[in-house]
Amino acid sequence: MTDVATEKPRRGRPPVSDEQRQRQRLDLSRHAVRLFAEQGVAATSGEQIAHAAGVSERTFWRYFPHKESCVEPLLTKMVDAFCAVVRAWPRELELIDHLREAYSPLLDAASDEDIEAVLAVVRLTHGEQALRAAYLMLRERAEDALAEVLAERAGLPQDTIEVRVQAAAMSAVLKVATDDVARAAAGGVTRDTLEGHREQIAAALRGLSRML
Amino acid sequence: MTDVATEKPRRGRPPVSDEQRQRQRLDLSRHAVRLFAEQGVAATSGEQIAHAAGVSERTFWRYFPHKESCVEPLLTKMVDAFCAVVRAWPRELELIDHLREAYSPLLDAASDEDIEAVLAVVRLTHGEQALRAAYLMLRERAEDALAEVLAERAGLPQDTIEVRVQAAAMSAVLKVATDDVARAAAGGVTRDTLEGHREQIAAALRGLSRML
DNA sequence: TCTTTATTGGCACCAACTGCCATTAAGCGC
DNA sequence: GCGCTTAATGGCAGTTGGTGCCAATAAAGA
Repeated sequence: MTDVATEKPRRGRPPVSDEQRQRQRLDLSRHAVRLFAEQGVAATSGEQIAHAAGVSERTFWRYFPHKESCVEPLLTKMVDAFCAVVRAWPRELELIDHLREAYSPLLDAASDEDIEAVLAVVRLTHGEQALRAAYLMLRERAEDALAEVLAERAGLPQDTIEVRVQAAAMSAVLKVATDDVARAAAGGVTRDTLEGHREQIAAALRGLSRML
Repeated sequence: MTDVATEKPRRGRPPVSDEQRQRQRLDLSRHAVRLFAEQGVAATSGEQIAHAAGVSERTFWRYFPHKESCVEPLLTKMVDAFCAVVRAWPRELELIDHLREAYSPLLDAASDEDIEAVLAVVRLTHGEQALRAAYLMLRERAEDALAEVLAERAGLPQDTIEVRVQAAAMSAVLKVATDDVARAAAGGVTRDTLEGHREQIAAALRGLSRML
C-alpha cells in the first residue's frame, strides 16, 4: 500500500496544479509590491492587496501567512536563478569565469518587467524593516541550496562547518552585490546595470579572498 | 541656541536614565525568553510576559515594538561582545590569534546565567521563524559595526564593496559558528563548549580562506 | 506645599489572521 | 445533458498583536 506513486482512483474535482498555484501567488505578489512601493507596507492592508488582485481577503490569507511574505515569490525568482547558475558550475572552472558565461543568457531569459520588480523589492527592503526580515529569511533558505551544491563539489557532507561557512560567505557576497546593483538601478534598469552586477560579484569575490 | 550641550534649566521629573531603561528591557527579555522556551512564541502573549515581569501590558508594548523583539536585548549582549573583541583587534595580529587572546577573559566576565540564556535564544531561533527573523535583523545591524572596524583597519571608506563583503563574510562565519556551539551546548554549558566556540570560528575562517 | 514634566496603566479601537460553514467550480461516469 | 464527489472560494465571527488617548501617579525643584 501507499507506494511512492500511491494509487490514484481520483474522483471529484482535482486539486489545482502546483504551477497554477505559484502563478496565483506571483500575481498577488506583484500587486502587493506595487502597493507597498506606492504607500508603504504599514499603510497597505491585506484586504487592499486581495481586491487589487481580484480575490477575496479570505483567500488572500490562504496564499500568504503574513503580509510581508508577499515579496517572497518575486524574490524567490531571483534567488532560484542564482542557485541554478551555481548548480551548473562545472568543476574545472573558476566561479568568476562561470558567472561570466552563464549570467547573460539568464538575464535575457527573464522579462524586463520582472527584473525591474525584483530590484524594486530589494530597494524596498531598505527602510521597510518587515520586508527586510522576510528577505533575510529567504536568503537563509537559499543558503541551504547553495550548501548542497558546494558540498557535492567538495565531496563533503552538507553539514560540515567548512561547507556551511563557504555557503554563508558566498550568500553574503551575493547579498552585498545585489543590494548594490538594486541601488544603482534606482532610476531605470539598463543592460549595463545588470552586466555590472556580474562584475560587482566578481569584485566582491576578489575582496573576499584578499581578506584571508 | 541649541548648542551641543544645550542649556538645561530642568524642571519636573527627569527622564529615566538610558542604562535604567536597558536594564528594564533586559529584565523583560529574560522573562520573555523563558516563556518562549517553555510554551513557544505563539502561545505566549504580551500580557503574560508583562505580568511575569510585573508591569502592565501597556508599558510592555512601550518597551518592545513586537513580541519577537524581546530577544533583542539578550542577543545584543552577545553581538556587542564580539564587536568589542573585533574593535580591539591590533593591526599586527592575525585575527585567529587575537581571538585566542581576547576571548577567554570575555567569557569570564559574563555571568554563566546570561551565557546560557543567550545560547538558549539562539537555539530557539531554529524552529521559531519569528525569532529567526529578529535574529537575522540584529546580525545585519552588527554587520555594520563590523564594517566600521574593518574599514578603519584597511584605511578605506566604510561603504566600499570590499569592506562590506569582508564584514558580511565575517558575520556569516560568526553566525555559523554560533549556531553550532548553541546546538552543542543544548544540554548544559561547559567551559569546553565555549572554548570550542573559539576553535569553531578559527576552523571556519580556515575553511573560508580555502574557498578563494 | 505647589508646579512641572515623565512614566505608567486602563480602555477603546484597528488591523492582521484563523476557524467554520455554506457556496461554487471542476472533474468523472453515465 | 445530470448527478456524484472533492477542491477551492467567500463571508462572517472571533481572537490577538499592537496603538492612541487620557487620567493617575511619581519624581524632581521652587
